[in-house]
Amino acid sequence: MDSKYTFALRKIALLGGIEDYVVLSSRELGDALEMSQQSASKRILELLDEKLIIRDLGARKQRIKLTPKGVDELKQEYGEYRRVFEINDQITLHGVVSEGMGEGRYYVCQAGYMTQFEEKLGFKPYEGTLNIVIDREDLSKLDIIRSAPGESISGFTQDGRTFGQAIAHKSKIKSIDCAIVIPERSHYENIVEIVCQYHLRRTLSIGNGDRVEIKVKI
Amino acid sequence: MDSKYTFALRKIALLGGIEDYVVLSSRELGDALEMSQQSASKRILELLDEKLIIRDLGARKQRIKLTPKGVDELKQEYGEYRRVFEINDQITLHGVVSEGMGEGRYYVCQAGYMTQFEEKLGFKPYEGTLNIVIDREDLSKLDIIRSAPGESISGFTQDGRTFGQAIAHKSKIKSIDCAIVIPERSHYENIVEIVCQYHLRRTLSIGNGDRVEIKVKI
DNA sequence: ATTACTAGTAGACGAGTAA
DNA sequence: TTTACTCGTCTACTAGTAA
Repeated sequence: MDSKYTFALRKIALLGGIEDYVVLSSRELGDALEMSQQSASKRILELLDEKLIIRDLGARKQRIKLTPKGVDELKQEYGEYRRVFEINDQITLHGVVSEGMGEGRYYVCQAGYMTQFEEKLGFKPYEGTLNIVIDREDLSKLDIIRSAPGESISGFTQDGRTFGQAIAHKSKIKSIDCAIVIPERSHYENIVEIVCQYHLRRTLSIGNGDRVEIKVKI
Repeated sequence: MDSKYTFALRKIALLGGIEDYVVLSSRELGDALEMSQQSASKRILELLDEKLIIRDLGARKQRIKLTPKGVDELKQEYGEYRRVFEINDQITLHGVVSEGMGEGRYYVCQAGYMTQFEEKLGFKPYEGTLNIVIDREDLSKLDIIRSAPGESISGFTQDGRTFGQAIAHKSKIKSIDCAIVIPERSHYENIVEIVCQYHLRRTLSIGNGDRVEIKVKI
């Protein structure tokens, strides 16, 4: 993403363009970005072209609002800043153990994923996942984790079915090595799936509704 | 500040360039910024020219570190992101009342400041300030406040002495309207000066060592 | 007032290359 | 290998101006 795009997006966001449309003429944007009205107008057209903003072009003044894609772009940059200024290389997530729907188990058990987990995480996962519903106030931490590199797990196709790319982040739960797995294209899921060498419910004697703490390495 | 500079600065910061020198060739930076080695080399020279980074140019590989000015630049951007994603238009500072050194009183009492306070804050300040030592864990909130616009108080010269520019941020302390005043060029001061219509020590019955909470409007 | 086109120009970029 | 110069190209900008 070009830095000049995010620079303009940020100015629009500061004026409230995330929540709702903001009245913003090309001259005003030009002043904020220290460029001419003409260039600001062009920049707006580019942002529209990239689908980072949407516009309501009235007769007198245009109103601009960020698209979800535009907000995501800024969130990613925000995550980078948080990693620069806040992170001590570990983020602690809090949540509650929940019943999985068997989906996690199905995915993790695919040989195409298993071999990659073993190679990149250093352990062979137990054939199943632990589902944690992350506390509301820790959801923004997920954004930071998402913006961290982690261990990339490639997607593949098997029996005509596509298994998408995912990122595994090495973690610890009560001192036990594990990893949280986040599908590449997931959007604002408040559940994380944990893979671990052991059967965590048995090993830690935890069950649905129990509170747990996951320390994620950044 | 040009967005292309901060973009490069952020990449260097992510590699650890705030804490210490990082080994970073122009080719590596070019890859990170999606530009050629030549352009990245030029960008580094520009950053040096702007005194945003310093460099240790060894025979084999250069080592780069952000200057305090470079770090400030990023902090300001970080503050903008926090304002976009975190702020509900009020920041609460916690701290302890401390004995001022009479400086605050001297400054505030200058007619050049007084008239501006009255005009921009909507009250005529009591002739003195309340000094609060801000808690360690709230210092990063000061950075956000510094990055907020606030009410600009112009500097002036009187009797051959220069009184610098400052920013006043409207606040409340125990429901009483007041403002914190931050000198424009102050650097990481953990003390804020509060101006108020009333004598706060008397009105609130507070004295040195008492804990207080200041709600700063953003 | 607006937005945004065209045209001319300054500056950013990468290829080639020296040290 | 490095860094960073010169130089040609092309993009990105602003001024002028139309709608």
